[in-house]
Amino acid sequence: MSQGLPTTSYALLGLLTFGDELTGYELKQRADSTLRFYWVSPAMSQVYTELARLSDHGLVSAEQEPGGPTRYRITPAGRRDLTRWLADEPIDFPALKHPVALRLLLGHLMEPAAVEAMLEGYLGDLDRRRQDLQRVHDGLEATRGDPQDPFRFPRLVADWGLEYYAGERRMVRELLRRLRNAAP
Amino acid sequence: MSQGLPTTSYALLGLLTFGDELTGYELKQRADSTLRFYWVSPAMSQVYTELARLSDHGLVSAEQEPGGPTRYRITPAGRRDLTRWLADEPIDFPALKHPVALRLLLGHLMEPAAVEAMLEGYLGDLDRRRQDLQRVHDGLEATRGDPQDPFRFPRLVADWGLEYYAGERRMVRELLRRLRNAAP
DNA sequence: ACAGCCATGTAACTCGTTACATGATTAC
DNA sequence: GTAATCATGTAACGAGTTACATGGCTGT
Repeated sequence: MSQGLPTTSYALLGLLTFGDELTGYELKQRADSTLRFYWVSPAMSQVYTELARLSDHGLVSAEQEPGGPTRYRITPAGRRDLTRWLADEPIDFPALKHPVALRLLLGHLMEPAAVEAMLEGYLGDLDRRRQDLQRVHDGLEATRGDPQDPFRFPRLVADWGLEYYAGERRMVRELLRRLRNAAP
Repeated sequence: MSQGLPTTSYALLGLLTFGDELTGYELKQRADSTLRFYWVSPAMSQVYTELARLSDHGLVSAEQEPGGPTRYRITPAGRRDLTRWLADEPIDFPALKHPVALRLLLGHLMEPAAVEAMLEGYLGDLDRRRQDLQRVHDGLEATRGDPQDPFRFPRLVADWGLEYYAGERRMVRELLRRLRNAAP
């Protein structure tokens, strides 16, 4: 980050590079269907705050159509800043906050059955999450093979996420197996 | 969280349940070798802040040995609160902040060579991270097979993390393959 | 008529970070 | 002697959240 806007700002700005102009509300929806899986889902209130800031910096333009909502579009300056950010900014290692792993670390303070129940609950959550992402992924399939395919990279990232969920599922099952083998 | 301390507080408290008493400094080291991989590495200053808060709540006791540093130990109340937290508190789905995936999502704004370089850089970072965790894991091997093995769960979590890094590595290699197949 | 979605924002607050400050002890 | 590690804290700030407030429009 160092000299500039927070990452979430650039992330939201990036969501405006897919050829359309969005309202704050729509931008939040797009964040919920993409950013959510690899970054964060900013709160509605933060989306508006960020849009105001991006607008102050001239990175997006706000077009108020009379009688309608305000639509935001990335400006040439915004595009310039974003590509510069992508090219120059150092990239942090991914940060994971994993409440299940954290609790498993403290498994000696839990009933064995509670540990198993927790992991099984997590399997269910994972499956729901995976389905959400699968739907997003399917929605990106439309443009596949297109010469100017705008969703090529989002689709790659979605594949990555799906693979991550699959791996997580395999490993949690393996952990359950190990716990059951050792318990009795 | 709802009614109580933030998760990081309980996480640090949890690190005091492995049978020893630690200084703030040592607690930070333990966090760096465990929490870092699944949760966060709180800053030194935050470790002291949390210890003060835990102490205020009577969840740890501070023992000041004259001429030496202050050592913190979990109290019975702390153990009670922590096990209650583990049993009752709802468990959030893991939150991932993945700067590499975020940038790949915006791959259409980068040079193809820059995208590949980014992923290769990430492979290197992953490998260094994996080695760090491997060393931590090896340090936990000592007590394997022990009847009262205190590190059984930390070892399971470390295995989980190592598997995650391995999966991530596989998938990034696959992404590089796909990018190269499509580029020319 | 009422629910649910679309649309926008402010205010208070929490978590956690960096910067700053200090000083003792240990290793080379 | 001087660098690294051990040890402890305060202060300022930033990022992001929840709670609150408001109001139109749409479907049943």
